Amino acid sequence: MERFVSSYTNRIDTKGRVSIPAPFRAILTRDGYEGVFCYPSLDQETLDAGGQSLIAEIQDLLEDLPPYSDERDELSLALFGDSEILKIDQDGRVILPERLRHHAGIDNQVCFVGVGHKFQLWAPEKLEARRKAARERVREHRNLLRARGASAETPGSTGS
Amino acid sequence: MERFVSSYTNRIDTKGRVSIPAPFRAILTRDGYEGVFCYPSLDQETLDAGGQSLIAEIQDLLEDLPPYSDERDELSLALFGDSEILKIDQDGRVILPERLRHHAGIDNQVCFVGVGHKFQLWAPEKLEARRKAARERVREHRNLLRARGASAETPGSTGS
DNA sequence: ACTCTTTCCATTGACGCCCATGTAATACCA
DNA sequence: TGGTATTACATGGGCGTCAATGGAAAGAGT
Repeated sequence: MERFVSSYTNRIDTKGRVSIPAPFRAILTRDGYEGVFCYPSLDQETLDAGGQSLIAEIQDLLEDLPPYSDERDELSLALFGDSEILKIDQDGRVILPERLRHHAGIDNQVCFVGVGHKFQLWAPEKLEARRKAARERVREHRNLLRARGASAETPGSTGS
Repeated sequence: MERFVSSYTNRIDTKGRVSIPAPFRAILTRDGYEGVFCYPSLDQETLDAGGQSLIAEIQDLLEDLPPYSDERDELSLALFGDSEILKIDQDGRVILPERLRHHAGIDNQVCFVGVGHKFQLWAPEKLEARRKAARERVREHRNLLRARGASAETPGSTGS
């Protein structure tokens, strides 16, 4: 499947509408659906979003859990219960419900960030902090990988 | 896969366009993709860039991590969220977004430096400083290398 | 009838696409 | 071997198209 990459910051207008970045939109429609599946991230102040394949992915995840278990019930409630399917109007925009905006602290600007199989919707300020932390962590992580002798290195950087 | 070698300095025009050096471009298209995958280097003031195989490499790295872990989310954000897929126009040029240029301190000139499986985009001044530092280090390690019987003698010939 | 929501239209600015020029490298020919 | 023609590449500019955004009109629900 195609990947969501890069990030785009768009404005929310007075009616609560916001344009989905064209490249993301293209992937979504190619994914066979004209809506956006969107839910509050479980552990961050952001919204996770994607298309049909993201729904399928979550479905699979849930099906790996023992049926009728508390674990499964809780997770499916958390993921599907709080999720929305936002429909995309003919200009490529969606309306973010208040509940979702609130979870992510989104006010009048949204930053769409691709993370591969899905993308996230961030309040610009919150994203900045998260980005910084993430880069730190990657750096640490890379040293680990290198120590393990992974070939997936990024050389050229003697890494300090 | 073919290797990116040597370095080329090109100019950024008023529209923010810059030509990808023809030899690099040739490798990219042979790599089966008509775009350039580009992201801020994690520990230097430069941009890392490559083709399809570089994306695949990063994808593999991510897939080694436990799915749905915070760790993986962070990595995806840092790697995919900060990346861009630059389209190459029919004259072999790309547009460098402000965000990327800023990270590397690139103004109106870019130096493309091949580093094997990928290449880097440098602001000429920063590169000069970096090269100097690199030469120092090579000199330090030279004896070590020689002792190990490495054939990687005569470096410092990436020059100009 | 009024409000809220959805659909449609208009503007503006960025980007993609095309062509023109200058220059350096190479090939070709005398 | 020297000189010329040809090609490939970097670079600059013009123009049409598309995306983001704001506002107006049309429909649904109360």
